[in-house]
Amino acid sequence: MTRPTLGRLVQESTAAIIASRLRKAIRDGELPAGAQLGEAQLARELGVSRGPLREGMQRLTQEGLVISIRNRGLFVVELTADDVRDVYVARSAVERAAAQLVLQRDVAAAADQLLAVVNEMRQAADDQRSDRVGDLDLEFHNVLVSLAGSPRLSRTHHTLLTETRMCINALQTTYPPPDERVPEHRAIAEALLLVDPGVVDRLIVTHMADAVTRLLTVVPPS
Amino acid sequence: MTRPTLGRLVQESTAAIIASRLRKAIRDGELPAGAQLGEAQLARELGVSRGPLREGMQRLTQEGLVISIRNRGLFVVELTADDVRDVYVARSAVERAAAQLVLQRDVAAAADQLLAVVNEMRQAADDQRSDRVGDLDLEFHNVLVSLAGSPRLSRTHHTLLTETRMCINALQTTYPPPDERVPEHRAIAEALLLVDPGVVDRLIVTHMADAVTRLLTVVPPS
DNA sequence: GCTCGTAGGATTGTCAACAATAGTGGCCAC
DNA sequence: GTGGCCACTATTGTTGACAATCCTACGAGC
Repeated sequence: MTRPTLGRLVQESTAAIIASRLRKAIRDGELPAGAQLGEAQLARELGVSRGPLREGMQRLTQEGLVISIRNRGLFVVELTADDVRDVYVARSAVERAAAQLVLQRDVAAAADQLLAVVNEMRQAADDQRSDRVGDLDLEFHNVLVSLAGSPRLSRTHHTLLTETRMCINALQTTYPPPDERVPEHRAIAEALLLVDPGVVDRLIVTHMADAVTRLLTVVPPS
Repeated sequence: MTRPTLGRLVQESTAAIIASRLRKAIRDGELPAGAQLGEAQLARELGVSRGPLREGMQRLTQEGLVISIRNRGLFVVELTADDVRDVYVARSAVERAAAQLVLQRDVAAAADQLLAVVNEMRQAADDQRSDRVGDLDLEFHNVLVSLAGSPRLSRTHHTLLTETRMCINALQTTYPPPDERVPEHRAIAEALLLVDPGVVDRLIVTHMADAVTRLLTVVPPS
């Protein structure tokens, strides 16, 4: 008998913890794109041996956040313009599907959670806290996909958000004005309440297309 | 200067090879669902040490094909009815997006490749080679997503096809008649030639829904 | 009879040493 | 001056051994 409230007590594997730490470091730009990751050094910094560290690295290479060249080393992936487009292609696929699933569930509760994020975003925008607006942007999409309740979509999406954040960091200098982004997200959240699949879908597609355009106007189109 | 024809010469990592081997073994049911994977034994069989083997395992756990319980061991994931549904939710997301991308590319060439697979499927069905029909079914969807040219969709899809195959293996006893499946795939391939996004999209959605229904009529609905 | 505590065995987690490989700089021949 | 050869160094790849943990079985105590 397992009570629903008491989740199973599992200690996640060391490799998972290491991967999680490094993922965060890559996401936040502490490990910049293209940087070589020396195993010995990273192992020292994390206080583990090279064995577990290499195991964690395998997870990141599987996700595509790190590329491994045999006998050369591990490097943080460098996202090209094509990669940026591809990230948003994949995000569109995942988030459109997630939104449709949300429409088949408790839409009202979902809209509540999303609007809460939007309101925080509004506040942050008013306070000129551009970086926090960015965090909440990602959080909005994270919540949206989580609400769909699909483990596989969530897992894929998690990696995609990490890559999205990498793009933003790389182009941090000029990022779009917050005042555009807040209403776009609010529109998506409110559209859910209409329970019209077509409207939600179109809004998401547009939202993604806009994001790519904004990101790539800075980068030379390859 | 790297010529397009001459791909970069890279030797893939040992962990990647091990993961690939095990993925195939899991896909084909040689390592049945729920089975514990003893590290020592597998390492012996593959002729490697436990280190590289564990690295390969991390990739599979990241993909969700294997679950790791600390100090207990690694187990091949057991797919529940909810998992089957989720696999097809994710496949729908990926393949619908892929199809839309294909429509923006060389549709004629794509349809050619897909129809070639369908014709082989027709032949196999006529020969009563049910297992080969199944292989070609997966091959069809693999080609479809490959043609989209999206690395991220392809990577996700690869895992999903492995899981699909696991489902089929688990329920191998009663699998749907080939004569239904061949025309369904042919319809999708031919719809591409119409260059009507709506038609293709609807066909894929239906195809996926049908597949789930077929798979779950055997399993007790949870 | 049931529970608790405890050895035994087996498996996983971690580590440090060894082997193999690629990059680097210098030297020599042409 | 250019190209080829060769040791040297640093890093990665692999291994076997050791430590920690869990499951099982068995016996003592209530």
